[in-house]
Amino acid sequence: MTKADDLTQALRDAGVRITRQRAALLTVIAGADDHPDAVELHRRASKDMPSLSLSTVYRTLTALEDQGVIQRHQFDGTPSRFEKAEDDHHDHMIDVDTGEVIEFCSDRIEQLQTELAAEIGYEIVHHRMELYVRKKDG
Amino acid sequence: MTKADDLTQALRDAGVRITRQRAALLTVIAGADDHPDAVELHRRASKDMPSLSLSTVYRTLTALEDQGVIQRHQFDGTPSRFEKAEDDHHDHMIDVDTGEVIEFCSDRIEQLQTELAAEIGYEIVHHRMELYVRKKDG
DNA sequence: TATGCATTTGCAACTGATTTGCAACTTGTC
DNA sequence: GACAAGTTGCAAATCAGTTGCAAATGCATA
Repeated sequence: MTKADDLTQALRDAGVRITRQRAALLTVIAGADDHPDAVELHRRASKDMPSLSLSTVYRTLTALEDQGVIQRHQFDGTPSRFEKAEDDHHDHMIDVDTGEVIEFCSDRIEQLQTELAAEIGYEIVHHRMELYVRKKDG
Repeated sequence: MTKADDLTQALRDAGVRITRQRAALLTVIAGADDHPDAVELHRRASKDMPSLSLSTVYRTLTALEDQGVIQRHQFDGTPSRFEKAEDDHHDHMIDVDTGEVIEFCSDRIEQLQTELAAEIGYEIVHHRMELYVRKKDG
């Protein structure tokens, strides 16, 4: 029983039917190591499923996000981009010149965030930290 | 010579004409201590300038943002919201229950961010940190 | 393996936020 | 005050994403 099978079963248990279009999307997302948007995912999945419609992609992405299987990121003024939800949390740097996305994580920052919120009586539901960066020198 | 006059002159010097509609918007933005969106700004400014069109509001907001006079924030899945660019940088907590926006700042976090970027050869152009929070207890 | 029905799909039309083309109108300058 | 260039209002377009609906399909059950 593969990891993909586990995931499929988990989704089924959650009442999500595994249709051919969803399976195709899951495969594409599992195989992506970048942060594609809905149109790009549609383009990639269409190779296996030419009849796949963009609205199904949007609906599926929302469903998978609701299930916690993928994460949605809304970077500055661009369409939402997606990645599979890994067990490890991380934030993003976006190279403003190339659009490249670099993942990073800082426990120290997370801790400070939690403290700052706690000081004024709040707890963090989720957060978002994006560093828009540029290569030094050249 | 008031602060508003200074600003007006600075904009004129930058080649931005101060039209009645822009002056009206500047007044509204200067007087706002919340984070209104374009439609709300239009609503407020319309009281002084009933003929003001929403497209002019959008165009003006973009121009003012380009001049660094205001800042645009794109919180999760809601229309862009604006505030005057103060000299002090700050980030935002968004109460997920009420939509209320709380400003905060942490020099320690900023420093860590800069270090993290520097470690991999980048410098930060700008950043964005949003904590989506909920009041503790009740 | 066949059956039933709730779920999901594709399509096309719609939405909400924002942008744009264009002719008419201002602004700041001379 | 006149003129060129920048701005406006309007309506139409765009862009990302959503939705209504009839037809198709997954999957629990027989």
